[in-house]
Amino acid sequence: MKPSVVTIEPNGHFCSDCGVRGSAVCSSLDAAELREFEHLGRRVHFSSGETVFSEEDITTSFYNVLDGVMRLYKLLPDGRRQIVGFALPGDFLGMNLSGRHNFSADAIGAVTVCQFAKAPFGRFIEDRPQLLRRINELAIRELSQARDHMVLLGRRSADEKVAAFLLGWRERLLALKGPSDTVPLPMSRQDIADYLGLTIETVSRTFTKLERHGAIEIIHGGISLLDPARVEALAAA
Amino acid sequence: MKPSVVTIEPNGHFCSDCGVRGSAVCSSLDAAELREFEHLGRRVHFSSGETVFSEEDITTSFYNVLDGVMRLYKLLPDGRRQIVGFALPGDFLGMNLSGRHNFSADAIGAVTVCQFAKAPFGRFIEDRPQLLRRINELAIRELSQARDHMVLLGRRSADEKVAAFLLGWRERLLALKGPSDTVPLPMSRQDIADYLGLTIETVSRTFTKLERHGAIEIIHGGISLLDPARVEALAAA
DNA sequence: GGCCAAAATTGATCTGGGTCAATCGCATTT
DNA sequence: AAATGCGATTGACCCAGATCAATTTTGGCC
Repeated sequence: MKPSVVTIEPNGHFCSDCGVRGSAVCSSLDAAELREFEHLGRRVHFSSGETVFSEEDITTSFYNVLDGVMRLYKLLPDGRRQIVGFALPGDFLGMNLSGRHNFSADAIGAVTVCQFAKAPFGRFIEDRPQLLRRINELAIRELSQARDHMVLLGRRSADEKVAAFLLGWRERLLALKGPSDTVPLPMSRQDIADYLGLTIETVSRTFTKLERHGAIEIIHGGISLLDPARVEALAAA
Repeated sequence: MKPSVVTIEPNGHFCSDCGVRGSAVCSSLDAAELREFEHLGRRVHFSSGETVFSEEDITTSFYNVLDGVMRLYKLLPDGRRQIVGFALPGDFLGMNLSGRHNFSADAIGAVTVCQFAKAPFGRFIEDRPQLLRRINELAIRELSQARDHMVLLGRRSADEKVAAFLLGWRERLLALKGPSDTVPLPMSRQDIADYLGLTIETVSRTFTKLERHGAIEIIHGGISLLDPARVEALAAA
């Protein structure tokens, strides 16, 4: 998907009533700082499938996800793809040492981000260690998730991968949408396969198997967890 | 391997002539800060196979690797192991949000670390944003490595995994020991297998295959890269 | 040097998940 | 409502890498 026209809201928003105020990178700022911060970011909308940034791009901006879901992925030269994560509201993207994004990110469905130009954002952090500390926390949390995912990719069976994915995804949505056994899956089967190191066919077959066993029900745009305990047992935590 | 008696040097060292002074977390400190910092850490030695900390342990210390190699790993309840990384001199271990180490670490061969009690170290960081920034850099670098490793685990063949491992390991040693086509491999075949998401047999066979093709020579305690270009081609970067 | 245990290699066989190939089920478009 | 087209499902078959099973090599240690 090539980037197309995006909608930019010139400045009709306030950080103070932003949906991710409490959980995002900006949760470390007080009211006074927030008013200054407000001028650094601009809301940008992306529609389904649009690429927000690419692996080889030079980093000119950081992004704070406000709404929607993004897939973060790396490609091998021959086209094989590994999705390294899904970004949700509150996630902060763009930190790197090389000066280039080291993965690509595109929108799954409509996405709104808060975009910060790199230089001014860097200057703003400079004398605000609280913000740096918050960014560090987010990085450490991601690192922990990354290590968990390595275990999944390297050492789990297809059944375990799929079961762990469903539970993990539900867990992430819990913080955003509250508890529910109905788990929306906005990403495609191909996305799930590329996240789990499987093929689309294996994901599909595993879903069907879980449904036949009464553990889940496949519904439009997601699944329903009929027997969470059984799925947890399969995930073999 | 169970922890046994470790040797602690009461205080016969100086940060200023520490081997990792330039690359580790302490590279962000000036000479004055360094003298204060010196009192926070103590050198601790571990012998081959000893566990430095375990996954479920409550974090009471941070560690700066000074010498030697460590394996960092997570275990599944049934004993399957995934090595999430190897730590080398200059690496900083122990950061987490949960208050517990989320992986285990043990010594491969003799290891020396600089150990910091969590609370005093935290206090020392408090008013030194440079140090925090350095820690953040290290975390971001690790995150990038973690994502690369996810691609390897999820989307590469056994041959590609082994070839990429040999090149990646050589690359890491380059910064420490200078360039060389002789690559020491202090870790066991089992460690390599658990790092690459393979079995020990597959690692062994792949080494043998690479040797038969004249790409490498298996030597005592490591390999020699006879044909780096060919290995790079196999790694399919 | 000789003995023992652990690590590594090699071979034979098996299988989980990949590959290839239809088919199905929708949502759009005409 | 027929045509289109894409994502998802299902089936048949295959193969890379796992498993099982011997050796062989290496490294202490008396």
